[in-house]
Amino acid sequence: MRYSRMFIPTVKEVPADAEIISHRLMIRAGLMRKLASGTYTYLPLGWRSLLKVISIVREEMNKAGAQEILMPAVQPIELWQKTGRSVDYGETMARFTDRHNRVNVLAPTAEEVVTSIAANEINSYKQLPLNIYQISFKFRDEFRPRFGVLRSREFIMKDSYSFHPDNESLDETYRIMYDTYCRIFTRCGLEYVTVEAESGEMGGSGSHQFTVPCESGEDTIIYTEDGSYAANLEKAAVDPLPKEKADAKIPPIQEVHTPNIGSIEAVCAFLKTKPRDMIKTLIYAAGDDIVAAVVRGDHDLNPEKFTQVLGGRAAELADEPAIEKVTGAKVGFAGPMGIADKVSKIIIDHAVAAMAVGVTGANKTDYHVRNVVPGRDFPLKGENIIVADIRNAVEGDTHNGKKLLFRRGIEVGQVFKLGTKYSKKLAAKFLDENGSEKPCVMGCYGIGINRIIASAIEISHDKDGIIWPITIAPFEVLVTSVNQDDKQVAQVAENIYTQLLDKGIDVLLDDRALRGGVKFKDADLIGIPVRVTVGKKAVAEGKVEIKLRRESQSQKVPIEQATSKTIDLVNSLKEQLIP
RNA sequence: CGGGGAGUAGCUCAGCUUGGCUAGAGCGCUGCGUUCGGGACGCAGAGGUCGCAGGUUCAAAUCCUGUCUCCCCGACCA
Repeated sequence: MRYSRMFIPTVKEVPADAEIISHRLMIRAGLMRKLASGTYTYLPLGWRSLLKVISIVREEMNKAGAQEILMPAVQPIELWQKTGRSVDYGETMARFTDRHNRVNVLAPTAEEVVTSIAANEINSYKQLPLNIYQISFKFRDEFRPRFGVLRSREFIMKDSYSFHPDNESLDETYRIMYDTYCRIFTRCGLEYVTVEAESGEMGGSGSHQFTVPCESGEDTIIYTEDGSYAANLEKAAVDPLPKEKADAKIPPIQEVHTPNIGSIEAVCAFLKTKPRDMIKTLIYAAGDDIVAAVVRGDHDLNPEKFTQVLGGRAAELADEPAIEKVTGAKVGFAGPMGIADKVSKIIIDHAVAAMAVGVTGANKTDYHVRNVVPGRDFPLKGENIIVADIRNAVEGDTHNGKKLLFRRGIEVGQVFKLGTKYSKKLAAKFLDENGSEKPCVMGCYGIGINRIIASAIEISHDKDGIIWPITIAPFEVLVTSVNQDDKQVAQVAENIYTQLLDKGIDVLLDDRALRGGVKFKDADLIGIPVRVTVGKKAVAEGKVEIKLRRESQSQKVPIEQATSKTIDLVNSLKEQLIP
């Protein structure tokens, strides 16, 4: 391609609504433009990169024995009602009613459709295992799209689904997919980590997340220094804290008047205490059951862990009337004392059980209680009382005695063992060797294609622009003609360009009649990994310069060797990214 | 959904508090000239229903009401 004819609208000034580096650079380098909140148009450079990622993903998936299909983006809501996810997904799933008054959804993912295909077409164990995937647009009506393409409403996802006769077969494919993902991210030039993850809304029994560590990531990954444990925040299990020793004999509980002071901060300020000495009681509704969660004031409840303890039932914060019914007080004054017979379960976090003494709500409007001793003033044991790990890990926590470290990251992929959640609900069954009917065991595996681009930029850029890994760069080589008005320079650049094209190199020729400085700035901004600079002075000596975007030094080579040297460099850059 | 901020030229923004001449700057764009290896300079130009709808007023970018959109923090969420 010739730069002079190519649509690459670079901009000097940073767009006002772009906050993180990848978003800024994607706008500035002319990769994309925003249409509305969370939706972007990919321009030629951005689309080229996406296509390169897609072709790597496709190659590796096919190599792993998966088969590509394409499912509809518009799906009938009935399918989603069968699995219950029309409710679970909630507002995040975009819906519309068509002219026949049918309700449709814009696919946020495709378990339902793929499982219904399996239900219709798979009858025998002889057809299993089967691993199918698609690369297509997904829609999620996010509460708050942000960070450019990292959380957008519309994005490209590679989603695959595998069907198995039993868990052993699932485990095998799961491992193959895991390895395949490693190969894909390595080939894309990403430095990533894998962590244990919670399967969340997807259901199922096991999951790993592939995360690219970087500051602007939305996810938190937690690991031990020796690498023996790594998980995301939703999953990371923490050791119970050692039981605190009381300094002296603790006096009996004391009620204090705290008028209109309900929040943790307000109570702390009023009673001159710290959140870590508070006991927070949250009233949740799990279906018709009301359950209480008790965590330390400075801790956050982890909904995933909480759900696990509840046996997989999703719980939501109870509404005000329900809370008032349990506590007999206005919202803000709940405490763990004397509510055991008013809720179906009380789940107490380990850290609360380890407290020597604390402050908590009195279950009486405008009152709190001090000198509350867990075990003395409210029970830690009982038929409906469970002490468990239900909070988010924080700095200082350990896992198996080892200190936990925290890091932000971008989730670029996740693999799940789904089990039979979907196959049972959608009747995806087969006959085994003995002629008995069984539900397929399923796995599913997702990659956020756009996030690969964004995270590559997040971890590889400098003050001047993007530094692409060669495998996903929009072009492999940029030939810059510094003096396009000089016939000889233009001709040398043109020759190198055509020779590289003939050798199958993805090359862009900057043949614009602009000053050198402008061209160099654009070159750095769009970040093509190899640059061949053709300028008047060097050409007079029979030479051109070759420079890697990621290095500051260039080398001069004789014009006749330019093409072969460039190809060598391209090949060596590519070799560095072979898994 | 709660809190905060912003909508004025293609982009980044000033002007608004205290209403008043033809609504400004830089960048970008067009033409001419000089320049030409790290976002050049000069001259000349094009480009705006000041987000939208009402209202107040002799007069509204500016004040009032409503509304839409966008961004940030939080809650929530692969």
